[in-house]
Amino acid sequence: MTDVAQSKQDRITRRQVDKFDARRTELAVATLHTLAELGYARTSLREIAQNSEFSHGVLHYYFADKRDLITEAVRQYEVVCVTKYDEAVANATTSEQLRGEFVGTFFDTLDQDATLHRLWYDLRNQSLFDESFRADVLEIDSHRESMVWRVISRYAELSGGSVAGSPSTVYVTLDGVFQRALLHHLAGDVVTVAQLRAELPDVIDLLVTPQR
Amino acid sequence: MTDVAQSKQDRITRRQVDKFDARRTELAVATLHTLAELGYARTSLREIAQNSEFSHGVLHYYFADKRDLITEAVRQYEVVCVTKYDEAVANATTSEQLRGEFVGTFFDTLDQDATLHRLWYDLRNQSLFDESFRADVLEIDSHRESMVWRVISRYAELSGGSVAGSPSTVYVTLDGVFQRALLHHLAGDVVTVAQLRAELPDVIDLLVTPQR
DNA sequence: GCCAATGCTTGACAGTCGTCAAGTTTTTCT
DNA sequence: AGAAAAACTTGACGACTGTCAAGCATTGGC
Repeated sequence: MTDVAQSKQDRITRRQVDKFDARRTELAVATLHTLAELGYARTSLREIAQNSEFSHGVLHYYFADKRDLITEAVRQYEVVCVTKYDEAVANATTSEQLRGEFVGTFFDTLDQDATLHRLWYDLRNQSLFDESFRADVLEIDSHRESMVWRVISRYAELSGGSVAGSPSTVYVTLDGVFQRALLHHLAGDVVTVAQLRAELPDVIDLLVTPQR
Repeated sequence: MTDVAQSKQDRITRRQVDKFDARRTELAVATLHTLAELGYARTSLREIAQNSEFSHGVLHYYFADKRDLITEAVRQYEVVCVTKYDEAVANATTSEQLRGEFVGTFFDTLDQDATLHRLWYDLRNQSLFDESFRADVLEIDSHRESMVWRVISRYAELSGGSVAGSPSTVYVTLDGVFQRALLHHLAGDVVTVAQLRAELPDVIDLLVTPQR
């Protein structure tokens, strides 16, 4: 085969692969929404297919099995979710501003992406039982940790203080607040959510000691 | 019916009720262990029955349906799990001792009751999707919060300081550490677990400011 | 020792699940 | 245009689910 023919073949193959991947992603997104709505325990392939424009059989054309499909959906979650606060970090010029924007974004996404977040926690927990999710979950979790660390270390920098705990401690604390807020938000308990919002600035300041 | 006969009838009824409740509890405990092993998503009634000495049909003799059974199992978890640290609080005479015993108990139960704890988190998450678990979950969560608060406020008392955050903040922080430790423990990552253990005293001190 | 009530087992039901093979439609290339 | 390949649908399979009715076993009061 000539080089020209080879490169043409490559282009064809490439296009096929791209198309294949595009549809895979499309179906993974449909899966993500179904999982967010029903939770892992009650999500079936037929239900996923109904949330897409295809029939249930197509899922086995693009994915080896259910695990493959859900794993791909989890990876899609990461794309959606892991850069939420970067804009706030980039824009902020004072520590108060950054803290305020962080709290705002925090409770915005709590409200708007509640079902997506509950899915994340569902899958993270699923990884406590099912080993095959663990690698992806740990990776996403570490990305979330980095995201939080970027915000808090920048906050410390702007306020002239230093962070009082390790990245791990900072992350689990703020993630714990988020988890709790999510639970009460979904339970319709607006009072508790408002309390958590009011307390969040204090929590942040707890994690950052003034001066050095 | 005479009073005597009435009271006799009562005794009989009482005994029947006690027996009924005893078996209900027994089956709820078997359910708890099955759930801890398999997780909510993969636990079936037949599997539960196999972990008891009875057949699967008996579950509908003692419980209205699967939800009723699992709800009862969740309540059993509370009985098992919510007084873990009270002994440490009662015995401690110095803040260092209390902190040390807390850390010890924390990682002991992480190791020994890992499957039970992952079940708790599984069910708490399930309540994000299934409303019927919410009331029980919120109740247990508040009991856990109180348990943690008893330890930390006593620690502040012994050390002559004061707690830096609300009960809610203190709880979500330590629960966050526990969740993370559980994930890495089940993933077999002893290094990370050891790091979390080494950091835990600092996290506690972060939550309690010295002097008043 | 008999009878009734309770406790428990067995087997079947209607439904859902993941999977896959066979067939149909659509796209792509020559 | 026609053939080949890719994309997608349909229907079926065996396995598994929660539920429950019918029947067997065991207990307790007389």
